[in-house]
Amino acid sequence: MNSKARRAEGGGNLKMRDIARHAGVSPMTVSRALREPSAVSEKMRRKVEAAVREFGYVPNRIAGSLSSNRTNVVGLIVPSIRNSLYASMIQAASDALRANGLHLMIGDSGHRLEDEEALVAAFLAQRVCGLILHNTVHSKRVRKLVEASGIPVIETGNLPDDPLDMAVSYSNFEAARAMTLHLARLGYRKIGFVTLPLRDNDRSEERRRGYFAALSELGRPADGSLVLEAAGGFSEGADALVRLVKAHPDLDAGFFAGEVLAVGALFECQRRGWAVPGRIAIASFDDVDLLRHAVPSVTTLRIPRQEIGKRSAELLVRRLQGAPAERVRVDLGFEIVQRESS
Amino acid sequence: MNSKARRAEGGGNLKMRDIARHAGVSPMTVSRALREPSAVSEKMRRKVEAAVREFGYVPNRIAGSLSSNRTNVVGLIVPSIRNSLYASMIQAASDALRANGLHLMIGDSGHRLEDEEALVAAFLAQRVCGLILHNTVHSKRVRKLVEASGIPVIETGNLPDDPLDMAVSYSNFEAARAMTLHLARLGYRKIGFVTLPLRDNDRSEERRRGYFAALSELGRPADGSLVLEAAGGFSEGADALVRLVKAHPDLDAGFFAGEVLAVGALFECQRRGWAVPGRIAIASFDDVDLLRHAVPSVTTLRIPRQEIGKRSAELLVRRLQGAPAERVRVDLGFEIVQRESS
DNA sequence: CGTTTTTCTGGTATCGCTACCAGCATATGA
DNA sequence: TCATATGCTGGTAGCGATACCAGAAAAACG
Repeated sequence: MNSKARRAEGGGNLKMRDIARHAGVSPMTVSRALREPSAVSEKMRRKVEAAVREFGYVPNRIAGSLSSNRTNVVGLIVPSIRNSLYASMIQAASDALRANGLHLMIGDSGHRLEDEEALVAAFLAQRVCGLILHNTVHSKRVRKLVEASGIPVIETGNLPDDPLDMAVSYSNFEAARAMTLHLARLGYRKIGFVTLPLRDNDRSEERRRGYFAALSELGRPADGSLVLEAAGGFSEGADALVRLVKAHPDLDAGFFAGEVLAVGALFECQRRGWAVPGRIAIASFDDVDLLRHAVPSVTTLRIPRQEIGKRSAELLVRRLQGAPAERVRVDLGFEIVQRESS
Repeated sequence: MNSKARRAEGGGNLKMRDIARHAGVSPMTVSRALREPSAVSEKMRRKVEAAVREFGYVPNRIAGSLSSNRTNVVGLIVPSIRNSLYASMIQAASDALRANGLHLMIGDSGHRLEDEEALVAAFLAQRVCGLILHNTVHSKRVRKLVEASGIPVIETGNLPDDPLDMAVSYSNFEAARAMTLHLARLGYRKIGFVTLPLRDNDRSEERRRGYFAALSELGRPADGSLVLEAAGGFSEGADALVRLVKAHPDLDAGFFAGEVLAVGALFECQRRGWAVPGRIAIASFDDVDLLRHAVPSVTTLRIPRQEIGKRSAELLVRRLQGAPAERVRVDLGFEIVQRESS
């Protein structure tokens, strides 16, 4: 049985007026009964509901959206779907949106501004009713498109200097600075920093700036050879640590800009028999379960990813419900989680 | 500046006929120039492109979809967005779809059939052009809705007995069975099994069946107390292992139905000083990076998650391009990855 | 050069729903 | 009692694109 045949037999392409006819009411009444039941009398509502159930009618939101000039889809663009970091943020956003009848369309920019641009254009073509961008650096065209669209936009992942609209995040700069100072306070004298790729990535840049700012506050020299850039894998973390230690035998702490890097380094220490934190302390970014349960458990920065997703969704929803379009900048902060590894 | 004011100034709500007027052509020519440039003369195309660029025109796909009765959105429902397992599958699907101009709408069923049902209905209302369901057990209404819709559907996560349409997966039963036999072949005599929650989850059920099938083939008794059900966290894995060992002091191997459980158990062994695999061997499901880099590295089953996402997307695309609607059942298999932990 | 074919362009009629307004009933008040 | 308010329902006119067909322009042919 091919697709056309199946469609013909099913209720898959019934229209509102078919339901209306079967229920003995007008299409408008069906429309209202489905969207705003309170605007319709008990009797009518029952007739409509019965017909809808009987035929398995599924309204056509494409038509509805065109007609009402509203959609219930929010676009979300993250640098990488694969990165589990974003997962808890996405889930929280998804939940909060769904509670308000909104759905999520997800795109993956692969950390490339051109891809972000293409996605924004595609999402605007789909007439998403809002956007969440996990990125605060955008191409000129993205800024223009988004502004022209007039839809509410959330930027997250960092606190932007020049927000498009609303921002919900924490400060990467302050977080990295705080952790570096924390390690110094614990007595570590030579702290290496392993950053994720810096290209087109404001979060990475900010973290590195924070690290250097802390060193400068501590009156320590800003030694560029203490900073290594690494792609985000376990081996890259392990490798970076080994290279840092080789270049600086007196290195006593490593601060990693991502949890995979940190755990990769930790595993490498286990392999080499370097005591953590005896020989070298390890600190990480982001509080994922893995870091809490690793042996030793890893000192890290707790970023409220879930809260970010939730608040982003809530702000969008409020705006869609008519809240005035004012620049909002929510700093959800961070927290240092001191554990065994430092 | 509020949202309405911004909209008014931008090109956000230009229509095709505005572009047509400015380009000095008919709306139909604009439509064609954008969708099928080869069907339009060089001169016209240039005029249209210039006008589109000048005004930053973004076509309205809602209108286009209604008119053409086609959308470019695929719905994807996973049990949990947060679970990073699905991430690589989602990413691969997303990439393959985008290469064909399709976008992904993602929903999260929370392992609940009722939520899956609500999402399927919502996605069908959005008139998605295809569905990918990471689940092969569905409510009656889902089956009816999907069949009536006539759109192509991929089921994945397991090989269904009675597929809705197409299936792309591997066999959980065979995988679990193979690993259990593998452990036995390595000489382990008492193998415990820690399963993820079984409720409404065909994958978990199948894995447990596979484990028991292997034991029976080996002529070993099916001891229910060797099987523990655990939610999927590091502590749950640790806890399950400890309980198993307490109940069966002669347990020499633990097979965990998820990588988080397995690593949680591994960490617990480190904490207690139990040699792995000396005191107890550990095996896991799914080949995530963590398992390869853990110390010791963990024996596991490699499930081709990425390939599953890619193939699913490709099958959908082919069907959308007019391939005949035949039941397709792709078994992408699995692979045992023997590592240090066993 | 006329005729046939091919290539391109534009008008018209939807697509399925909702906004808006008109109209009828019933309720409320003077 | 009539007048006004209120509650519900239905008709009509789009929303902004595309499908389809007709016709004009250009190309190809004998």
